[in-house]
Amino acid sequence: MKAVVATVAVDNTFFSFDTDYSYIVPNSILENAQIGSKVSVPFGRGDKTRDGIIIELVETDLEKSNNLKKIKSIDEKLLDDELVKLAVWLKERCFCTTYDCLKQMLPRKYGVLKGKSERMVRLLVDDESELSQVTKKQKIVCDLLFDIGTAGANEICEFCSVGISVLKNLENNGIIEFYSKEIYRNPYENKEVLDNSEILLSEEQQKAYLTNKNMLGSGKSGLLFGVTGSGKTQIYLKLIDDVIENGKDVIVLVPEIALTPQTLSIFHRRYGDKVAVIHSGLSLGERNDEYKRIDRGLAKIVVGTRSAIFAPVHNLGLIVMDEEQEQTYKSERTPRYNAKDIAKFRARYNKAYFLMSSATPSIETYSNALNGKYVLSTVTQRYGNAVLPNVITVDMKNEMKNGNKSPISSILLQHLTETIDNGKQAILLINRRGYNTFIACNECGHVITCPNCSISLTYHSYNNRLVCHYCGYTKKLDNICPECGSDAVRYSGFGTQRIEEELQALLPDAKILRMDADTTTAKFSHEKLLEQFGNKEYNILIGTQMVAKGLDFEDVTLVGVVNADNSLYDQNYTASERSFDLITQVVGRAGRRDNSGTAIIQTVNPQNETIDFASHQDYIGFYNNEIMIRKLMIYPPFCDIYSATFTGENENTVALCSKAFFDRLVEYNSDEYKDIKLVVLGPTQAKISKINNTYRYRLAIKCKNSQRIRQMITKILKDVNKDKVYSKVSISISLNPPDIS
DNA sequence: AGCACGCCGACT
DNA sequence: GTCGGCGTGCTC
Repeated sequence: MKAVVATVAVDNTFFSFDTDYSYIVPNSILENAQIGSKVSVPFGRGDKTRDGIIIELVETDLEKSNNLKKIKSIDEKLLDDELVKLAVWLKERCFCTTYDCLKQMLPRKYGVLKGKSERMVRLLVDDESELSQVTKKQKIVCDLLFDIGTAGANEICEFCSVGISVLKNLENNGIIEFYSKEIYRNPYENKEVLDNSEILLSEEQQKAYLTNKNMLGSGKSGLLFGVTGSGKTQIYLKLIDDVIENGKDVIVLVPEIALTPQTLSIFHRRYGDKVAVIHSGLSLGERNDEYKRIDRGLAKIVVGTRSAIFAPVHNLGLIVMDEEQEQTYKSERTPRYNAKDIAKFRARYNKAYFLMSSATPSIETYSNALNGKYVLSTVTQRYGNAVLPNVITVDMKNEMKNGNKSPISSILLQHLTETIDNGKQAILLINRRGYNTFIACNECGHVITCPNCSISLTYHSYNNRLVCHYCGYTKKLDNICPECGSDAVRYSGFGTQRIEEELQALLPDAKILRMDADTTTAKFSHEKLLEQFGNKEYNILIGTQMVAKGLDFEDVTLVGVVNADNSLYDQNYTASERSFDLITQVVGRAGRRDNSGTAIIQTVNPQNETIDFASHQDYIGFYNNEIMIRKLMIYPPFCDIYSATFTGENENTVALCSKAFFDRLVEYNSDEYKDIKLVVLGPTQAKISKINNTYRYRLAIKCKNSQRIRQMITKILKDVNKDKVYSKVSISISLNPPDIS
């Protein structure tokens, strides 16, 4: 007699005991049992019912299977075979359970959304007089809301030092209401007018287009490298047209949905309701709807952030990854996957084509393109009449010598004045939010840090409080040093708020819009602020990284980097790459159309090679320089780095755990896994050694990534997991993380 | 991680 | 004699 046995990935297992669990498929449900079907199975001693997904089906002899348990019940098939295979493949690389991986792909109630969408609060009353019988704490909350309109529930609690119950009482009394944040809405939903215009390509674009068109159906990967404004989008739109015409589906990945409203609108105008948008800010219902439309083949083009790479398209033809160098394509939570690797898997599996696009590719990607692993296509000319901006590097040390203590150099001020006088607009990039970024005692030198994190607090003038940007801790400002009691507390470092204030004093008539994490979560949404800037309601936009990427405003002719040095001093192997990217991008914002623009880069280190290459928009120069350094220092792409992060509330246990991991590593590497070549760095305290009262230790392994080294790491993890002493320490492993020094 | 099983001390 | 403390080991 024969029996059908299913391998099931079971929910809620732990990494240390997640193996293939086999169950007998009873005859009654045999015809519904498929790979990807959701099942209920008995699990553990008590045979408690758990969810699972069938990942394999085999026929065996009845005798061989008589010690197995039976599947209790079966639900519909939730996943294509492709995605099930992908989950199994991913599990082997991410040091997590198979079900953790499958969860990424399930849209329904099992979805990825776990309290991720921000709960927002708004007032239901118009006037303060309507607040007769509120308590003291409720009043504080209402005052804030009258001031700023809306805010996140958590933000309010932090700001006002109240508990969530205060908000709930206000809700019960009909004074406020909760709603979920609308991060995105389709502005073309009800418009049928589509943009069907033929895309006209320049000779150079056409060449790049044809190179990539030849790769459709190859299962391979390519890089489209083109300077800012060279029209990379038109090239891949044309490719998408071809793929859609062939009846295949497309996934377009963007780094962050809120930062790409313009890209999104292009897709909506061109493809109408054939577009589905997926990102982590969708509500459960919205996400469900989009998944259904994709599953039923109504949506042929999926545009979205990292998680959209798991979209359940059935007939994948093309994956486009815009701004491939962005770190947002790497997940920082379990499973720690890189969307790029998933894209390669899906392209290979479906004989689709994976195209990465960038003006400043990551060193690794460009290196792969040069050595033939990726197909390289290049566009060097800016589209239309656009010209590269004139770049001026300002030595801030000279400014200081000349008596200018302001963070705005005289040259920048002069250009700002001219820009406004000419009716044009300017964008200024500042890397830090807040007012002052550094508060120290002049008497004893004590730096005021967060009690929960090893991070210095930032002063925010808005609420007159010191804020920790890591855990959200806030503290009322008092000018007394907590260490020595002196009142000689000194504030230094320029954040966005401070720059805004300085600038307003220098240019009293200018209308300045500040955009950073503080202004975009509360007052108005990101999109709205950008819309206002686009409508020329403001002269100057100042902000953090979020102003640097992807924006395209016709009248912006001046761009300034207020402090180009901040990110350059970060001792980490990707720091130059990221600085180059940021500066190049922001410089590219000036003069995208026929206005010739100016970019001003302020630095205390004008000789810095990265700034120099970026100011000339010289990617190749930068690449040649950087790849040499990587080779010399043995960093990716010349090796892989596995990093293990140990976290827990007891510092000593965390340290011991990292040591235990290290000892096992050395032991295995000198015995069973002798053949693996590796160099271990650490373990040491992580650079930010404490966040939110959790201590962090780190260990890095320079190696060549292989199945064998993953097996060794798996074994070590299981060993350390078994030791109950370390039960409160969690270990996470990631491959080539960007924050390794 | 749960959860059952079991081996030992305290108790109506 | 039985109840329940938590230490130990397994999860198809």
